[in-house]
Amino acid sequence: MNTPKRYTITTALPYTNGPIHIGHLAGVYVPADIYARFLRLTGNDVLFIGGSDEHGVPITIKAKNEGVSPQDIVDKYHEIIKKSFVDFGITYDNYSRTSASIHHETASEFFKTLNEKGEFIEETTEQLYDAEAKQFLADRFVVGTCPKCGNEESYGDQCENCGTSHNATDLINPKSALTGNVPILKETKHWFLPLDKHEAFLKEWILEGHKKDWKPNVYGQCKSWIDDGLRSRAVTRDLDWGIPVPAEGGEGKVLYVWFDAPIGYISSTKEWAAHEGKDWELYWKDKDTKLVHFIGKDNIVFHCIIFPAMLKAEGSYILPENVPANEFLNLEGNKLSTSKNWAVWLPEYLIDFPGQQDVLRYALTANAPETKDNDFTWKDFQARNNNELVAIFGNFINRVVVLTNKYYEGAIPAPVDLLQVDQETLAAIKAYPDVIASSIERYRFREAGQELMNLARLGNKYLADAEPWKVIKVDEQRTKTIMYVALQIASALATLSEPFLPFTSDKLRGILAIEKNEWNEVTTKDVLIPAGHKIEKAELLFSKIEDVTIQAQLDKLEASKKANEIASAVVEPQKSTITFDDFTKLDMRVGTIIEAEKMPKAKKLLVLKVDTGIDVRTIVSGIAESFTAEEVVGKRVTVLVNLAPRALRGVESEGMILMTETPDNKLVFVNPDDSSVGNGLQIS
RNA sequence: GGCGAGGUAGCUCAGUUGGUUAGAGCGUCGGAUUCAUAACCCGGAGGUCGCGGGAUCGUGCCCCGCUCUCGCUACCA
Repeated sequence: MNTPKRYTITTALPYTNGPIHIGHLAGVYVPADIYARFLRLTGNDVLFIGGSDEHGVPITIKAKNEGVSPQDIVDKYHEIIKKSFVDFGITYDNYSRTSASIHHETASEFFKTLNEKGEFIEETTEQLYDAEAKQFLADRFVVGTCPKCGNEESYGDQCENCGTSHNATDLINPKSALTGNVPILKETKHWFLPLDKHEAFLKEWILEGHKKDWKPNVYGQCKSWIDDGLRSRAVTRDLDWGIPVPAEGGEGKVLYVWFDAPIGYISSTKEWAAHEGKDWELYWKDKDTKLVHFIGKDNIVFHCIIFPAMLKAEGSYILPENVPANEFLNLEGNKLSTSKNWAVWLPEYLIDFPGQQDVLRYALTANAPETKDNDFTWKDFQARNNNELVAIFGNFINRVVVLTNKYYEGAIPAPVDLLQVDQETLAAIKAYPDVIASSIERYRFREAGQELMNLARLGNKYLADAEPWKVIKVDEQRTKTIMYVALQIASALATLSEPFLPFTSDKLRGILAIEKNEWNEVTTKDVLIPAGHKIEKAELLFSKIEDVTIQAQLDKLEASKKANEIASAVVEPQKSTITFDDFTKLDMRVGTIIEAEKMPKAKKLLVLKVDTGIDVRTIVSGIAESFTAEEVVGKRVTVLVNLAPRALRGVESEGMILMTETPDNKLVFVNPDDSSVGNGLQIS
């Protein structure tokens, strides 16, 4: 594309089952916002779109657990998330939600269009249905007799005993695992999007068309999927929370979340257009519009393969020009985890660091996971603030403003005679907009942020070399020129920092008492802040963050770590009572592992030869991630010997080794520690 | 196991189509300075570019093997 007439920028829709944390911000929202702000400053027509993803099974489960409706859950988190975006200066033109009626209509229409065009494959199959639970049963929710070996406890998709896979409907005497009822056969129709049909197009579009401009991680993922062969994906589900399937036979079915969610970008655009009196189609259907999706790496396949295939199938839409997916951010060496509360939540950050949104934005940009997973540490956060924002940026501004007030009572002095160094410095300022723009346009926000900081460095160096505080004593005229030049740098910073540090940019413009400039005016205008203009008193842009503050955050994390240990140390409640007869059915013996080897082509499985005292038998065990084959040989173990054999990857496993698992996921053998206990002795 | 991405200075990362002494920021050490939030400015030290082969006149960059980290995927009665 040459010069786009307008931009449509989307950000991954956050899932409304919790607040958002620094990982979301670093990976998606801050880079997208920098991009959007930059484009606006360069005079582009930009539409920056987001919204909450409110459908899907996890929300219904959470609702059930909390005894509220799914709508209650999504209402709660939608508001929290939306507020976080506002608080952190993410400048959406519209932030919508997938439970909005406009979205239901849009997604419905989209589905209908594809359906009418024959872009789906409909498949009606008879599936097992639990009349009491009023739902179709997924494979794992059906047990019955294996048609092949007669095992009575086979699952719907696979028999544990003989290892063959089959369909749930093949089972003899099927039972619902939910209610124990005999399920009935009921016809159910589902719609599939045949991705294989779009394979040729995807190959050409991505593998040939975007080899150069897409990030390696994104391109590689796509190539992997395409080379692997694309298959049909179901776009409907037998569920009741979501968008009803608008087609004959669609009763009791909804659109699968990944189908409806990306359409949310379009719905959000429509909502905005209606509100603003604009034409939404220009932003999605005009070939001069540049569409960019900001996402995390977990979303690559949806935004690069599936959604484009949907748009292409529909026929009237443009395709994304780029999908700059980021990798993941870790926190203090560990993965971010909502369930383990290992995160820095945005609402909490603002309580602990009020008014310091820019510090987090900056730290996350400087350490963004652009090419690989990165680690966020509070120490790094402190260093970014104290050594860069305070020491370089804030300090430069403070020096200039303080001196201007001191020497000239806040009035910008007129330059007298521009020496070579002054001219060079003014010329250097003019180069920055292009340099930073070039980084941003290539989605290298980390680099862009560093370039911005270099402009502040230029300012500090200029002052250090020119030494106005010395010159003032001997040459007042020269001092005026120096301060004039320094003030031009400060003004340039006010404009160029806006995408990265919007709150600071505002504050700085307040101090300098100047209006917003356009990005390119830093290059085109010779005077950014004119002589005679009066500025305000000095005010610190950033403040130092002390060690105690950082320690408090580390303590907070340590506390959630402890809380996790306690939570995982909570003993599971006792299971329902069994009879002595039940117990005596279990035949457990002391045994010794005498041989062990790794199961080929499996990551977790070891094939063990165990002396049970009765015999030497083969047991396949999923312990390969905790133990090597070598270290396990000779281990005393407890074996459940009369467990029905089961084939694992083609190897018959005759029994089970008793294990327990520590909170940090390490497996431990349950075994008698008295060496006089011989193999074959019974556990009773 | 399959696939993808990464492994470059103490830390976080750049290194364009292979071409002279591998770069930046932070940290560290030393110097200079005092307008400024003990900040700024200058200089130094610090790297067998994950490991082992190979192709090349020449490779951090190309090919093969191995290894570690992350993700997707299969397998943990």
